[in-house]
Amino acid sequence: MTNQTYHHGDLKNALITAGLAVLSETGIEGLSLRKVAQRAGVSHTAPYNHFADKQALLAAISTAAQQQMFEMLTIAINHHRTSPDFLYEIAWETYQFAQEDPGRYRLMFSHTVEEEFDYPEFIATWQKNIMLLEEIVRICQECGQFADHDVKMMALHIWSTVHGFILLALERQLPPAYLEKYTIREMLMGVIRLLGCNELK
Amino acid sequence: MTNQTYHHGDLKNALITAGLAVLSETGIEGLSLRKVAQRAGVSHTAPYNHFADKQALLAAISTAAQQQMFEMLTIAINHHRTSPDFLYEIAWETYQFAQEDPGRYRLMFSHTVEEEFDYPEFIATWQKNIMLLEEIVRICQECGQFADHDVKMMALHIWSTVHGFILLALERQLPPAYLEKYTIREMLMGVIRLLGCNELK
DNA sequence: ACCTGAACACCGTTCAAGT
DNA sequence: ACCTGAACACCGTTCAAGT
Repeated sequence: MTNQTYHHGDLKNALITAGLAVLSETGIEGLSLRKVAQRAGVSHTAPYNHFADKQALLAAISTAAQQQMFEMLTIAINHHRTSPDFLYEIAWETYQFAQEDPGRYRLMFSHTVEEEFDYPEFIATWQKNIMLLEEIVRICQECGQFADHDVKMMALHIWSTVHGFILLALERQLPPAYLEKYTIREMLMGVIRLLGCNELK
Repeated sequence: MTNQTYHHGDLKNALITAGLAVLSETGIEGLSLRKVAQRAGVSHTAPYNHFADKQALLAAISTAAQQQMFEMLTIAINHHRTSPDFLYEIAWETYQFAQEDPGRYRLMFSHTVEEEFDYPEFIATWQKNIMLLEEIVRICQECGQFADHDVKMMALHIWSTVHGFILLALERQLPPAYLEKYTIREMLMGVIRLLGCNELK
């Protein structure tokens, strides 16, 4: 009885799913609590039974997005593990992940979730992705790349570069003169190639 | 007469100044048209005489922010031109610029200004900063750094890395384990040092 | 030409009320 | 325990009206 009258009994997850859909369609600015509630078929105050406020809902949506990124990266790492262009392939897959849903990528990294340490699942998923990032560095090192560098510092460097480039592309900060000269793919490839370029060339 | 009754006769610039103040105090989320108008001492509909909509006001505020960055970079370049740590010093000054007013930095690069090409002054100021970025690369090359690389590609690489790192720091994406091991300054220094590391070491 | 105030559709949040 | 609807303070935008 409870499960039928109370909207499939799992409104919390239904709201997260609805949130991801709204985020994808309208972007981060259009992601309102009321729209998410409507999409899930409940009144605009119903979410307050499962989330303390909009921040908490955003944290849950962001956690789901982080989980999707974790799955994408896990598959990409296994798929390209033995490739000579391993790092480039990972970066390209990450760019595509961001490109196919810019709002999702922005939410994950935009500090839209303030007080993130109040949300343990968010932190847990986030740390899983940091682990993956460090594993990426170690795989590079096993192939002789960046061999003599600190893993954390190298992870920070790679992550800064790839994340920075993706955001510049996403936020349309790449000048027309650059876009005429190179494709996005060439730019990302060039930027990656310049990473620790003594080892690569 | 007109100048006295009509609020110092330059409401447009007064709104931009007020906007920068509100942005600095409340961040990008708290930057509302009505708050800016109130801060400038006019009704909440007065801005519509000078800006088509909120987007146009944001574009003007963002242009002013870009101009501030241009001035900061111009001074920094002249000041550190002959330093052996030229690139690092520029990056550090840019980090400080972002840190002292995170909302301002976010607005400039957050694509909050959609349809940016509708705002010629915005584009003009933006391109001045791109020119400065390429000049930074050329100064490095004159000292023998990155000598055999394409200027645009090198500019893209440096900009991606510095911008990416600044955003990770600003949006609190740096894991606690990293913050315990290194200071922000050490991280930025390490990340810069890894740029084209064959030339630097 | 420039500014105001009422009005409208949206938003997040609270609270009393319902099952 | 979970959901609704009215209410409130905010928001961007439009428009008739004032100078």
